[in-house]
Amino acid sequence: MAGYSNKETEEGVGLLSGGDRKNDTLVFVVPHKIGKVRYDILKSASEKNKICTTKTFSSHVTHVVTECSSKAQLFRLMKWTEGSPLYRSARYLKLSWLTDSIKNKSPVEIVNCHLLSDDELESKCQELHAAKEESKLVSKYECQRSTPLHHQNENLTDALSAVEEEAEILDRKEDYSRALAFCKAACSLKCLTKPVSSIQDIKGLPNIGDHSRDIIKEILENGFSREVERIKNDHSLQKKKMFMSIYGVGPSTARKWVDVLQLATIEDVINCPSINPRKEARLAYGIAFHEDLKQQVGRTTAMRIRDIVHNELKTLDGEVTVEVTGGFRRGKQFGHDVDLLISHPVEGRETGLLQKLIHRLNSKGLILHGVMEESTFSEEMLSKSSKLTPKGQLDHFEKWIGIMKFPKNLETTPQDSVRDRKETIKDEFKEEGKKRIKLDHSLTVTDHNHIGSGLQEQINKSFQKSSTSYSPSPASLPSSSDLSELVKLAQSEREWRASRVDLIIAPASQYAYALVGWTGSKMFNRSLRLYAQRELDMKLTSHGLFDMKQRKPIQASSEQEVFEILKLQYRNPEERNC
DNA sequence: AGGCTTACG
DNA sequence: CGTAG
DNA sequence: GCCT
Repeated sequence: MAGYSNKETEEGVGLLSGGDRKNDTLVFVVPHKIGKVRYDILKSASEKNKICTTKTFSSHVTHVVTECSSKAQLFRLMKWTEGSPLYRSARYLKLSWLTDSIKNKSPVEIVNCHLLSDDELESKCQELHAAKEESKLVSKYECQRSTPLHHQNENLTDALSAVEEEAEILDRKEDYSRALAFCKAACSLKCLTKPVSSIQDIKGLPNIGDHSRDIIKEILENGFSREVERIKNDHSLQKKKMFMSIYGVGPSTARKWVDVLQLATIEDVINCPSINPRKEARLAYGIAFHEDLKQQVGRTTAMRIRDIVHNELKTLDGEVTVEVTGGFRRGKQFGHDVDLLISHPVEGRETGLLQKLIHRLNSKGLILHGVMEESTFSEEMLSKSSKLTPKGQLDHFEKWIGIMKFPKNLETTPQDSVRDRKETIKDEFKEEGKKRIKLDHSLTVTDHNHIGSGLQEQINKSFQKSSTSYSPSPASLPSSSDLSELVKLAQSEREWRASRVDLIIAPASQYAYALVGWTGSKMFNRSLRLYAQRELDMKLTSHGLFDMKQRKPIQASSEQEVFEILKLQYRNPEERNC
């Protein structure tokens, strides 16, 4: 069989290119693997360019084009036998020869890429080889590859994400890891540059095993996966997912609300007597302001929020820097929160800035709720030869996670007058701010000012370090985080919109690591940290990198340097959307 | 058979 | 258990 | 669930 076509191929080329036989060209389009619609398109396109096609084979056929990958496969499908002289006169080509000829408006010269492979084994080997070559380009760790925000296989990654989300919500211990596995499988598809059209295309891809492959295979063949459809139709699961979109609600709470308390809507939660999130104010704010918080924040709004924060910081220190990180830095146009990384070029000058900033924003009436987080950073501190970081320092707050208030028209306000807009914000919120300051001093809560009491709590949280310390207004706290009071506030007429904001502060020495960490994505970070641990025996955090062998931290002054130290090719933020 | 990022509230 | 990337 |  191997010797069957080589000689003949050369004669055929000579015949076609030598004589003026263009009009004698008759192309047999093998119908197998080609839908009727597609065949009709090919036929009419061919006719326009005076290329004759046929659906039936005859001795007049000069070219046979097919989607089959090998001659052996074609002959088997057509139930031809190799020896018959009838079939030896024609050329056996891939469909690409016909489409190229249509583009060319005339039969094109036959080149290697048009040739049909001689035997099945060889063609299978080629496909395998090609698949392996591509899968070699897909590295084991997500941080070793470029993962764009938008990619070619969203239908498949959406399906895998659905299975991942289900695993996340199930309460068996192993499901957390199953969720991770499906997430990684999706990530492997996100970095492919072409849509997966055959199961061969995913051969050898890392992190795609039997289960993920079966889901992909089913979608390729049928357009949908039974497992994914089942998940989509699982109403209980959908309710849990909806509850998990509430700030402060995770899988465990969502399960309790749906499976035990039989709740279905936010209203159910608000009216449920057994839910009294007095203890955790965050949850009360999450429930009450869910309508605001579930609304996505636009990129321009994010930038304006940065400007507002930067403006406040400038009054404290002119050299301070503020950068939008998170998804926006990775190129996203919308996000569920705004992450701002604050720093100062001079090491040490950033200390205390975060509390001062919160205080200022608070007095401007821009803060609805928030919690300060400390940075202990003990492990690296201990091994940091103890001279740069005296342990007695009480002032090492690292981040503030909270909800801020901004004018509703922040998104649509024209770009030109930044100063005017800021003044407008100040004016709009000055009055409330005064009320709040008054509250701070009077230690009394007035009934009409619910915001004030919420802020009172915020101030308490921000400035008291001991949880058992004296609370200036004991009566205000329980009522202020009372859910129904917050719901009233959320449903009242108001000029502002609640938005989730994270404020992170990093000293210059940690800035590069903080920037990498807070740019994400989450998966990119997990991948980076796993890679550092497994491949380099190093521990990576948002504060730094620690060499476990040499027992010492490694400094870096830029993201590029972090990647260099980790022996990784640099990735732009836009390539970190794992 | 065991690991799966890491740390704070 | 929930939050952050 | 996927990898070592």
